[in-house]
Amino acid sequence: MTQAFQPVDAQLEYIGKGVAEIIPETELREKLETSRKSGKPLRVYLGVDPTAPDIHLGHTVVLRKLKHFQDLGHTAIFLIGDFSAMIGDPTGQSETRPPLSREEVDANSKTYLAQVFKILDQQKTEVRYNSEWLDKQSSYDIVRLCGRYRLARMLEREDFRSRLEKGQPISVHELLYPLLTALDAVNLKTDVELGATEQKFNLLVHREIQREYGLPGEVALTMPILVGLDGQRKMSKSLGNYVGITEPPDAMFGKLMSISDELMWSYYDLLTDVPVAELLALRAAVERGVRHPMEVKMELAARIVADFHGAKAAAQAAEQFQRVFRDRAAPAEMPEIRLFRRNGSLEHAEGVIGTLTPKWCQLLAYLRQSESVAVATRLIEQGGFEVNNRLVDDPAARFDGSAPGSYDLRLGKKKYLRLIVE
RNA sequence: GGACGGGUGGGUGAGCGGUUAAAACCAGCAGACUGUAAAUCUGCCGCUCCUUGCGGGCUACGGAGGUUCGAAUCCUCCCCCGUCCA
Repeated sequence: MTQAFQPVDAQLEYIGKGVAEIIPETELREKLETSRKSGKPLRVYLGVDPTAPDIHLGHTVVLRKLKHFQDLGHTAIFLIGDFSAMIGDPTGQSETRPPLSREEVDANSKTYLAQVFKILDQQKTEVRYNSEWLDKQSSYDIVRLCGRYRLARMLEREDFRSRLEKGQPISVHELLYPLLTALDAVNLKTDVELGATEQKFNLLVHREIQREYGLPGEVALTMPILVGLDGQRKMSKSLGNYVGITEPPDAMFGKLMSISDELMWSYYDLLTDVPVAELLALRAAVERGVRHPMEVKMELAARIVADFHGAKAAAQAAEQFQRVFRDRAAPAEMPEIRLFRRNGSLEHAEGVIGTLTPKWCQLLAYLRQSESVAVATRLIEQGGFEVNNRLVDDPAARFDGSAPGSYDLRLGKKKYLRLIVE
């Protein structure tokens, strides 16, 4: 049953890719050595609060690191902070945020797990919920827990200090967050905990509290924050600079192609398993002009798409991208919308249009292919609208739906669709 | 509880009685250019209707009233947010 672990140096190299900090590094080496000798895998965990219903590539950076440990034969524990999500992690928050309800948390947990297993091997992952033990803590337990940490230490953290200085409120329950989540580490008896760099404070508290409870104290491993598509700020849904992992292959591919050449290296580092040495060689080849940056970026995009949609979908997305953006041709397949003629009017799934010959701008809005008539009019006026490869730039132009037919439409540079009148 | 300051379009934020559908910036969209949905440049950017005209109508500056020929701009009340003092 004991499995053979790779030599420690090899493991460290694999684990070290893309990492921001390992605290303390020597301890990780020792743990790996002990584990290799005894044949006992390390217990490595990642705690995630299910605060939003879906995850994007930014979240996968740490997940991928957890997978690396899993690849090496260690035990990956995916901890869902269903209890702690109801408190709210003060990390990076400039203000107290509203706690989530039990229902929201449960719903989010479900969608999270489905998405997480696109990266982790479900068979080998230990999934836990921190309500398992946190629900059971008595007031007495909590008071004792609080006795093990000092206020001054707590206030050292940047979030709290700056809020305090600016006179912004800090709710007392926020102080409890790192302490309660420390109980996760205590209960799971973990050897390593992963987190983004902004989690460093929490991870260190966990390590200390573990020791207070007579455990060895875990190693904290942090991963850099993934920069968003804009190349400026951290990837986040609210900034709109993200790639969701449930997005369709084409959208994913296109979004990834829009990153700058420079940013692409960081994505290679954090979002793929390409070994460090290979990456350095690739980068050198691009710099010497041996490899074309666009080509290399397309490989990156294909790799990432393949992680979530499979190799075949990735290849198709790449082909589609070439076709539509490089060769400026219509895509091989486009979404179809069917219209039916009835009682001297056109109808479609969304409702009745009212005439057989609507203006294009209105038709597009009615079919919800455009936000509003005004937006569609603008698109047409600006030369972004083609019907069967012919430019239509008269905003008053009408669509003739009086006879059956098929029309290929281009809306701007990204959107294509086929209109079929039956 | 008291004293101030503030709530404007997707965001930040000007305007403080009329040519203000509301500056500027960001985001977004289109076109040009490009190896790319990068960068850059140009234009657009409330909704809607038609006979597409520097056309018509509607909605909009926290909410409700009021003053005025005319209000995002002045007044009253209400709601919300922030700061300071307790």
